Amino acid sequence: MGRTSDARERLMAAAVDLIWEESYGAVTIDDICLRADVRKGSFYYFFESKAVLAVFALDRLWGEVLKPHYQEIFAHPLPLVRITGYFDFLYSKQIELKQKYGKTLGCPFCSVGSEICTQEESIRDKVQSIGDAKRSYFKSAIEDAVAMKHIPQCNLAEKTDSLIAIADGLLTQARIINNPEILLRLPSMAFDLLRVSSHPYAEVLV
Amino acid sequence: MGRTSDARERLMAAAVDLIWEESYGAVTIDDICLRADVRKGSFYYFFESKAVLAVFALDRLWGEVLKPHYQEIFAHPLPLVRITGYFDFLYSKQIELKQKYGKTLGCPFCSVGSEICTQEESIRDKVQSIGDAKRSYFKSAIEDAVAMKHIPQCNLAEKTDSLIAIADGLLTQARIINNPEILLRLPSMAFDLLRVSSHPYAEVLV
DNA sequence: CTTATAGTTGACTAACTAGTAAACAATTGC
DNA sequence: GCAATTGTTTACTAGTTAGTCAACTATAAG
Repeated sequence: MGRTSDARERLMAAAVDLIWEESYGAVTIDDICLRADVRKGSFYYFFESKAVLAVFALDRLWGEVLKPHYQEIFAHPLPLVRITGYFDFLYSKQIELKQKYGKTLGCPFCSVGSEICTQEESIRDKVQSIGDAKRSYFKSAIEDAVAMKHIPQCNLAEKTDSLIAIADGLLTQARIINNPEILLRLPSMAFDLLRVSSHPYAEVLV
Repeated sequence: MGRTSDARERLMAAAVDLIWEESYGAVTIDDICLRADVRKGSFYYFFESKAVLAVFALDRLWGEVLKPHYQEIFAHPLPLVRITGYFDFLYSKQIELKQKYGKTLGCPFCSVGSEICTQEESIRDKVQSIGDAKRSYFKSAIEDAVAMKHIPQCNLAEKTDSLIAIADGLLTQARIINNPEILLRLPSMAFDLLRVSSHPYAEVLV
């Protein structure tokens, strides 16, 4: 009961859009309100600050938008295909973003996380917990790959962090040089790190 | 002739300090002036904007502070020791920063680059050119390692980007989780990527 | 000592930004 | 229809921020 509205969702979507394209610090509450077509009074009706909105918006971006893709990609029976499939997804997503915004935007969690982790603990916590969720997909893929003998025995935690690191590292580079093409190197980098034998697709996959 | 001053240098040092610790967007010109103990009129005597100061400050940080370390580290005759020596340097630098600021600050070029590459072209250009300079050290190390048969033949550009990506990726993660310890994984990640035989130090190094 | 030059200062403006409050409008259950 | 509730709007304040300017000060060369 009471008046209904999707202003809350519009504010979260606008915040993600603007912050991903520019940065957390460059986007003001007025900017977000303008993009969402919501007056500032309504903003403060839903959120007590930009930081609080950002936490909800990042949570929504992960849970509603990105996690479903992860679920699908990491459901593949062949663990190495989960990983290459994820890299394909990253690449095509960045291509799509570049067409839409004219810019390679990289990973919003990395960009925002790196930008404000020393200032807004709540955002840092949210980014870290999303990072942990991502990590678990990789971890079980590597675990399965070892179990199926697609890759040699290894330090699970270390390899998981490595895969996350190359993905985040290349996404950051891609954003800075405004070029998604370097993401195409991810599969061979990952296979080196996992010590996949030279022609994995021919032997193990398909 | 005329009045002398180190206010220009103090402004650049203050800008690097503050922006590295917080972020580009979180730091105002007033903040920088306060830290440098310089009045705003003098700020504008030397720099026409925060973005212009940032370009000079980043250039100074690279040329005066960090490049000399690279020169020394990458002068080692054994190319793989250059790479591990660089990773040692990164780790000890982050430990030092954590002791000084209570925070793992990561790579300033990555953080600032990722934050404002879509907004301030001049800063993006500077960060990219510093990245290119860094890359050249790695490139010749890999080249030499191949020539000396310490590692197998490989795609030079790809491996160079890979090493940069793992370093940047882990530095970003270290900043977000406020923990420099994950940087200790860099050498073994790099050796996987370069396909160094299992006990490189025993065989090739020392 | 003089003077041109290089640098400094503090007070100022205009614009922006976060945040508030009180009146108003829509929706649903009764 | 009429409450009760939920959401919206406008106009407002107070504080911050970038940027300017004219008067002032220190320095070194001649």
